[in-house]
Amino acid sequence: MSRWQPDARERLEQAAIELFVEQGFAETTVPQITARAGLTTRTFFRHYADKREVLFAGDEIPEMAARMMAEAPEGTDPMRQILEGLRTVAATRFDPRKDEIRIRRDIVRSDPGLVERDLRKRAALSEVIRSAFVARGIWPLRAALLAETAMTLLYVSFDEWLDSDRDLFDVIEKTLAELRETIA
Amino acid sequence: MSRWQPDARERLEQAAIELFVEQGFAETTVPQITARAGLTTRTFFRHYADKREVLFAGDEIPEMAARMMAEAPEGTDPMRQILEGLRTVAATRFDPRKDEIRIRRDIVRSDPGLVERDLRKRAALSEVIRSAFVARGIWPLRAALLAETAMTLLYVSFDEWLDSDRDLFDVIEKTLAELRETIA
DNA sequence: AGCCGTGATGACACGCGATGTCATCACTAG
DNA sequence: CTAGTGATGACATCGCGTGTCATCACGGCT
Repeated sequence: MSRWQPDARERLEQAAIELFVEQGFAETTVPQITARAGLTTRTFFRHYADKREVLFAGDEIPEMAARMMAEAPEGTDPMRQILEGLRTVAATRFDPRKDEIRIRRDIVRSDPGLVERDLRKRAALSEVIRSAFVARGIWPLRAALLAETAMTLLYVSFDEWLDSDRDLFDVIEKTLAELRETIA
Repeated sequence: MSRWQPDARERLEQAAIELFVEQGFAETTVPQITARAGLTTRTFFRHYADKREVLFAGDEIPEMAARMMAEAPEGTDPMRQILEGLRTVAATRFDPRKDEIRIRRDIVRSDPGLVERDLRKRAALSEVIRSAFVARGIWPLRAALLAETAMTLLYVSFDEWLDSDRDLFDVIEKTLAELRETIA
């Protein structure tokens, strides 16, 4: 038998989310989380850089985006490439986890520090997309606009998606149509 | 004569920026700032909610945006309204302060926590614009897209502006033209 | 079987950010 | 002259985050 129970990270994450839902993020201390997970405070910070990170650690979307950006056939139309990426991400990372994402969203919205962390996540994804376009030969200004547009489409649609029962990509397509009309 | 020297906030802000430039944001402690300003730590947190806020306190742009959004003649074309707002903000809040803004930008870029705070500022401005459009009768989805587009134009142009010697609004107009072409 | 390196964890100390609370004192109104 | 106001100082306290060293299971090697 092991000296320690396995799955330390999973236990920490589950204990943290439970406590955040029960009593709020700010009111939950790291010692409370680690006590419920059967670990010590020091161990928490070995797994997560700070208290917020326990809610953001599992995010593989940037890596996924980087891979898809690199693997797309050369010469693919950039806007089409973005839409295909959004379609894949929406179908694999968002639609199947709607309930879990709703819980997470409610926690994040309740605390300004978590909102900030969420915005940084969005900025990081934008940067992944932007630099990937630059690497594919797209001019920097256009690459930045493509990345920002992708984020606008994703996050504007995200809110509407969470409060509806539609598929995320359907909302995204509607949002894009509206965006084209708005800017013209 | 006063018991305390006047302009506590100004002294705190100046001392803070000096120290951030000299030795970095993370390496500067609040007691160091207050010592240079001739005050105590407790007083710092009476003026600023947290250590980062000393760099963000003077921002009147959201109030300015809210006022301009409310005062625009009814029925103004939304995109034109955004461009006029950007033109005014660029000419009054950005172009005359380019050197100061460069210093601030370098400090902010050097620390993840400051980047996050900057992203929240951007999100707050977007929300001001969005809700103002909703109040003017624009549909929520379109209002959100208008606000996000304004932020995209402003911040994508912002970086290019800081590294050039052009006027910000000139860059914004070029960015908008590129955006229209990119999305079409 | 015995030894040893590795890696995760516990235990402890500590600095800094941030807040609550009360005292102090200049200024002002009356 | 007095009472109220408002900004600041002084002090205590809590929680986050980090550095450091000891501990101990595991797996590989001899």
